[in-house]
Amino acid sequence: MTHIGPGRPRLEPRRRAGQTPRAEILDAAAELFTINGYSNTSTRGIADAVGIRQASLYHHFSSKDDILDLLLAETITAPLEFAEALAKDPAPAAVRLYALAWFDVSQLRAARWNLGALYLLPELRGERFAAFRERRDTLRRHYERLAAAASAVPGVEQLPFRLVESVINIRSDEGAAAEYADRLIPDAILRLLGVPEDPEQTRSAAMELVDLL
Amino acid sequence: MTHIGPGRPRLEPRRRAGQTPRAEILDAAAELFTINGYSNTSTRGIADAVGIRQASLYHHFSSKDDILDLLLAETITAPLEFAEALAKDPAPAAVRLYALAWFDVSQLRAARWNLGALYLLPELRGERFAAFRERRDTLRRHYERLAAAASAVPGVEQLPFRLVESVINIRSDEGAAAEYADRLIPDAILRLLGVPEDPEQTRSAAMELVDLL
DNA sequence: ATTATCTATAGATCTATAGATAATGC
DNA sequence: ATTATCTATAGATCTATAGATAATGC
Repeated sequence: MTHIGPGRPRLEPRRRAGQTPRAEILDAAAELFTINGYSNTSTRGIADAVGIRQASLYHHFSSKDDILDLLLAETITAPLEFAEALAKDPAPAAVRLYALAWFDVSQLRAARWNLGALYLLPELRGERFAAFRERRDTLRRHYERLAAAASAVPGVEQLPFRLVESVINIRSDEGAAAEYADRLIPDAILRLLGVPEDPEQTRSAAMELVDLL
Repeated sequence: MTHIGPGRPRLEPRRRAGQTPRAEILDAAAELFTINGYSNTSTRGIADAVGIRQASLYHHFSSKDDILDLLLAETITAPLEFAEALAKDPAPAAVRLYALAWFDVSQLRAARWNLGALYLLPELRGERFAAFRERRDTLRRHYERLAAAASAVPGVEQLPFRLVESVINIRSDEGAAAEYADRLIPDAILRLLGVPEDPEQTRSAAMELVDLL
């Protein structure tokens, strides 16, 4: 099962998900970062999980930071684009919020690795990750704007985003989050905000939006 | 401002909260662990923040793990004891859940350092911290039992605990959590569970319980 | 004698760079 | 010629231990 292509052959066979060495490295790093943490994962550990030598990583990435940054960017791009499309949609705020929560929860729940667990990493406070933090803040503000528009209850607009993120903690604590979370959490958001409309109607309108965008 | 007592004098003056060297070390470690993370905080960093030499830490703690374990134990003891007292109380489940959430949120919000941010540390997965994980799981089950008893909505019993924990993320992201979270989050839990009683009554009954226990 | 500190250091990492090597591609 | 790997290693950590030192307490 040796790979065909340019470059000196590896000493070990390929064993990782991913078509390219770059994708293999990202997959191994995602697994190790989410299980052991960023600081606790050495570049040697990543290389061992891929089946290459530690120094070979640096042909594909210029630093360990770079690997983390790419993984984080992958997780935030889709929900952020979805939120931006929703912002321009004429549907009621409660419907758009339901759609955003559904989209985000299902991604956080079903993603191959629980990369959301990296969001609280202290390493992200540095200047190096300012761009990522900015994008995540933007997503958070999308939630807050929709929640404030959908709710008559003052002050609760921060909580829908936090309920969505709780999928990360559930996966961390229990190893996985059940599929029914996709519906449970958006439903919970509607009740928490005190949205008076029939939840069944809001849900079906939101699912139409998800299919559309 | 030199300290009086046995032992060779320090080269640096005392500068930390805490009456004993042990308390000073715990305070410095709590600050650094919550800001930089556990792996990213070196024993040298802790010692520098206290104003002693790195090796002097080992007179008070036998390893870096020990320091973390003590800090974690401090955060979980009070809510766990409170939950155990509540478990024996005859008040309605919604009232007891409100009281537990209020107690826990106000501690998480107002504690000197945001030690809750350490709960997701990958280091805690090891055998070394099994006792801590066990105690936190017990607290989580207290929430789930009360929530299941208070709610007619199937499946939501996991969410009150997660909403309470969101105070940790709010503090991490925004630097602080507003005092009104103490009431906002327990109120949100009642709505989320679909508790039909008047929230004002549940709240005042819960606050009486808090004063009592 | 006991205590809390200090200095010095062993041994185990870890990241990143330098330069060699073994494939394919032109 | 280009690419992807390899070997070797510099330089910077980091945790924990050994043993000396300078106070107080008896």
